[in-house]
Amino acid sequence: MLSLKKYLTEGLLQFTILLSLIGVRVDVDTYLTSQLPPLREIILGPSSAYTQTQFHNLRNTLDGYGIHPKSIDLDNYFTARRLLSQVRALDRFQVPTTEVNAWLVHRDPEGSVSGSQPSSGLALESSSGLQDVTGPDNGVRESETEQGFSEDLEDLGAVAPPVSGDLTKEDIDLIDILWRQDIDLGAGREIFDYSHRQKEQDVDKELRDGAEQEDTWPGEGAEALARNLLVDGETGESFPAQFPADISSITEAVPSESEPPGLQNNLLSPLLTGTESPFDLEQQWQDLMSIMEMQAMEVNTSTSEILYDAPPGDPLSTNYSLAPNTPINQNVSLHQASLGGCSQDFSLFSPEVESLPVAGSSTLLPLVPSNSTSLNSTFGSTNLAGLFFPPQLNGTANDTAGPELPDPLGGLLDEAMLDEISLMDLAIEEGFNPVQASQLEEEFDSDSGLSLDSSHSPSSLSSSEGSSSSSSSSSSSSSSSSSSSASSSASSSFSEEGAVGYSSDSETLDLEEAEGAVGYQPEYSKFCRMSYQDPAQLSCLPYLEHVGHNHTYNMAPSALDSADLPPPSTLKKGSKEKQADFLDKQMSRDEHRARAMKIPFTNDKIINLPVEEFNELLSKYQLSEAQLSLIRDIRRRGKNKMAAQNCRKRKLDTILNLERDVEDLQRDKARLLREKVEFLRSLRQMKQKVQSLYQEVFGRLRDENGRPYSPSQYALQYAGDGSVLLIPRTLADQQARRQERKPKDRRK
DNA sequence: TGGCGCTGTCATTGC
DNA sequence: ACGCAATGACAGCGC
Repeated sequence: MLSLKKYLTEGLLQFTILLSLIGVRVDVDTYLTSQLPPLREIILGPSSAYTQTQFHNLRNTLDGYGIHPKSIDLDNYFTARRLLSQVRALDRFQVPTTEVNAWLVHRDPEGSVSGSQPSSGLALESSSGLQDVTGPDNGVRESETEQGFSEDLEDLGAVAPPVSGDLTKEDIDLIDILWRQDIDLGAGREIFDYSHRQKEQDVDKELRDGAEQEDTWPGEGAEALARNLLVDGETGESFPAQFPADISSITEAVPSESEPPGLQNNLLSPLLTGTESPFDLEQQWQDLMSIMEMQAMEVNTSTSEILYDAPPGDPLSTNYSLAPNTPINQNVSLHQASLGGCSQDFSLFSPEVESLPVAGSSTLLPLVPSNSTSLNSTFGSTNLAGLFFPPQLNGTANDTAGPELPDPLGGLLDEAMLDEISLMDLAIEEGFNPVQASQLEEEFDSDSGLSLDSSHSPSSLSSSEGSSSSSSSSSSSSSSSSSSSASSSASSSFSEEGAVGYSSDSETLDLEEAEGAVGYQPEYSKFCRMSYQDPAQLSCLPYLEHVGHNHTYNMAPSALDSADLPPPSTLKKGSKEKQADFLDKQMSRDEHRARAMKIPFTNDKIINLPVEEFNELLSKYQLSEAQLSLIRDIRRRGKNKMAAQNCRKRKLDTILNLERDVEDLQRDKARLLREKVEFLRSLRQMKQKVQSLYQEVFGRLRDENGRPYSPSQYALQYAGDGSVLLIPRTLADQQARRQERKPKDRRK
């Protein structure tokens, strides 16, 4: 599998680079995200939100039972990853989105961009997060969020002071990406850290020697704390203590993701000065055009059965100002309706005309040369018979038309207008209230999307979380606002996590292990951690920030006696002993039971080891029946605890996804309504123009005596072959009725 | 003091 | 048969 991954990665990269060099755009992400999930998983590793982290493998690695194969050939892997990132950058460069920022940041050798663009990290995230509105495609969304997340870290890395003299920033970024993927494969960052591995070996050795359990609690993070350093749970890097503050300040400076995407784009992307990307505008215009075409088709099949003409002061015209130039309008043209042959071929009053069937109407008064395709091209090639029928046929007065001249588009528009307006009314009745209407009007100007009360929208990873706390792929719900509280608590959580629950004795401060902790981290543990396996999947919910529980029932009675907990600030400054005491106080009940029963291995191993190794471990020790029973209970409870956390997280994700779907649907609804309004506006303009043209043409017609035709007696008719005929109203009336029946018969 | 939310735990079910 | 994930239900706890 691994060799296949490497092979595919390198081969695909080389091929992709070649294609890129010759100008072929290769969308790697497309293959990595949606089209070929297996390939994507081969390259990127499983990233499903619900993918169970294989702690078995993790344990295998950490316990020295095996070494993750990826640690063997890191250079080649880094090279491959670098190439992949470059290819991605090439791909992104063609897209005028905020991702260009990331490309610039990534390319900047000096890393000086970050200071002036503190929001670029979230800009990346938002650029991918915009996909959230596209539908419930969790797979794509997940991967994109993941991608944005990783790039977020890249930017943060650009901000961060150099932490390693050997590795370049790019390598560090690659390590980040690699490690995040390895999390899914069951490996921790520790495998890349020689010192940590050394520590692991030491710890393991101590365990086998029957060392004191206290020795197993302090971890790398504790030492880092002692050095007044903070360890990034993601990267394993140590930062000066003030660094997280910078991060938090950055994240606080970044607008919340709950804000409308357009606004965020404005704020975050200096390249996108418009309120909406050109693609969106074009997309909306295409939508409108398609709707227009569909409506035109419907109109063509309909007849002049209803001659509704909206009064001048109708809500549509008053609420929504007409667009000055509607392309639809510009296409409407009767200029080629030449009158040249009109006077020559007039045989209007011949009896043949009266008796001619409608189908033969093309022989009547061909006003337009047959090669004229203006009307055909405008309205399609369908018959518009009845288009020029006077409104009197239906007994409806035309307010906008002259007293004599008919409404040429009455029959064309009325049905559609009624339909659309009724839809509008329905929409309004269904909750499209005036407030929304005003929003809709604003969108006509800004087109920045409806603000759908996203204040309660699902939250997501904050950038600070990504830089310091979270450990693996982001969840599908990580799409909106960031939580500032998480950033504030991220630093302190290092010293606290891992102290309780089923944390390993050897990776006390390892965040992964700490995820299983039950804890005392009001912010992180309650809001940012839901799953033992994948804490980053849990959204930090800003609207849950008022919840700050402190479940001290996990503490042993002795710990409960000293109820006053040291604040995190004191923890940072505290000595190892104090931390040990504090960690000791936070042990779960099972931890205390295990200690009381002198279980010779950690609860973490009890819970997370695979069955075979678990049984093997049990067989290594001479354990009493009570001890065995307790161990099995601990294992059962621990697994169930994780399962419960996953279950609850899944529930929450489902709810959040549903919420997001509702918002998307509301957005779509608003967009459709907007398009309908635009469509009606265009229809109205088109109607007015055709009507004026009709009046102009009809007014210029003269009979043999040079007198104008009476609109009450004659009407213009647009024949199927493109010609315009002048026919008597009686004939037009019959024809209209005949046309009226046809669609009804079809419906039957 | 009751309600509420979070969390751990148990029992059960299905794979 | 066994292990385990998933889940409903319940209790404990803090707010």
